[in-house]
Amino acid sequence: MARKKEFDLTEKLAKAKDLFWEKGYHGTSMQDLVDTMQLNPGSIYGTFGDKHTLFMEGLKMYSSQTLADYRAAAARCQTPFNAVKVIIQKAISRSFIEDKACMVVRSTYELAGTDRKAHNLLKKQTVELAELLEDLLKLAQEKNEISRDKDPRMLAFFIISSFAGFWQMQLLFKDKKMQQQLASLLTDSLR
Amino acid sequence: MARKKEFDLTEKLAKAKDLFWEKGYHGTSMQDLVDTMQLNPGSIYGTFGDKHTLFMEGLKMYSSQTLADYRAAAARCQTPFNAVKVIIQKAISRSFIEDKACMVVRSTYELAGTDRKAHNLLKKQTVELAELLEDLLKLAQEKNEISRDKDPRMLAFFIISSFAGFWQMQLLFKDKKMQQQLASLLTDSLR
DNA sequence: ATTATTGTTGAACGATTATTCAATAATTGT
DNA sequence: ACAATTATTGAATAATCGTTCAACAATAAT
Repeated sequence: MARKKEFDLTEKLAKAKDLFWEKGYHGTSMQDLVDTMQLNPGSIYGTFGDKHTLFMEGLKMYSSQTLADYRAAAARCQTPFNAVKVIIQKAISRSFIEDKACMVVRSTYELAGTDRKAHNLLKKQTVELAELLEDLLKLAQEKNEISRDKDPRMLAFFIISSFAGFWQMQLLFKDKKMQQQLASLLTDSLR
Repeated sequence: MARKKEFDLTEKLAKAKDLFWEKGYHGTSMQDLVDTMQLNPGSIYGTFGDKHTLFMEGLKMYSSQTLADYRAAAARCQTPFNAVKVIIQKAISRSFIEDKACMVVRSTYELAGTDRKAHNLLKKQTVELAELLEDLLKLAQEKNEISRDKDPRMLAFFIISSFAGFWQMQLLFKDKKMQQQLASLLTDSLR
């Protein structure tokens, strides 16, 4: 016995996510959100809670979508090392398609030092991606695609930490050739 | 025929720089600056201009100090490749001493996409560090410390882009052992 | 049809934002 | 000593911040 919501909750959250992604947490105002979500303040607060809660939900949506994307790309590959290389390519191509750096890294640099809740979520998401890569690298070692004398867990973190640099270079130079050369330096270093 | 400034301009700018470094551009308010610089709004505007100008000056100070630091560390080294390794170590140790990620990368992620002036400065600073590393890597190749079949310019950018990842990991995990392992993966990949 | 419940609206809230400015103080050449 | 110039002070500005809320609208069980 109540009124129905007039909007698609997921669609509105996606809009908020994209805005936070583009402008950062401190860089987006409630008014910005009202404008781009096309929802009144009351509806936003009634549905998603305050700005910080909304941001966290947006970040969760981004993270799970991104991870699912990487997983899907990996699943289409013949060999585990190929899957790793495809994920690296995806990390680079994403930033050209969207013309934005990864929201997880962006938020880490903005909030990890001061926002405990954000810190925890960002850590969790980063570890999850690391585990995906670690599993693939382990398989690649078992199949002798890459050398066995490097710790796959550490290689996974090395790849992820390279991503942060690729996106930084993307923000500064937008140079496709450079990105490809950096990627090939990275993949070579995994062998 | 005029009144003297009652404060040390450089010292106050350093305080502003540290605050921006810690909280980011959007995360620090003019009131924050008034508090930590211990200067009235009028004095800040009269001396440094508006918030954005002050930020840019702070970023310049940070960049030149950092670069000078790297140069000095490199100068104390016996061989060019040793200098590269020392710079990598310095990049890591700095983040433990200061418990903050590099202000250049932080600002790149926060502002490079939206702030043209900041973008230009950040690009310039990044290129300057790349050139320092490139010179050292060229020398290292000439002295046969490292292989000659990799482009030293691209290796330089690969190192810098690795830094962004190291600092991201630092923000999330603060794990000295991990940082050392990542650093050794990086140095190995340069050979 | 009534009632209870929830959603929507948009104005209004107090707090904070970056910035300005009139009043006052200190300096230096004359 | 005086005049000219610049610095300091801190209150005041208008705009924007995140958030709340009272009025109204829609739904569904009774």
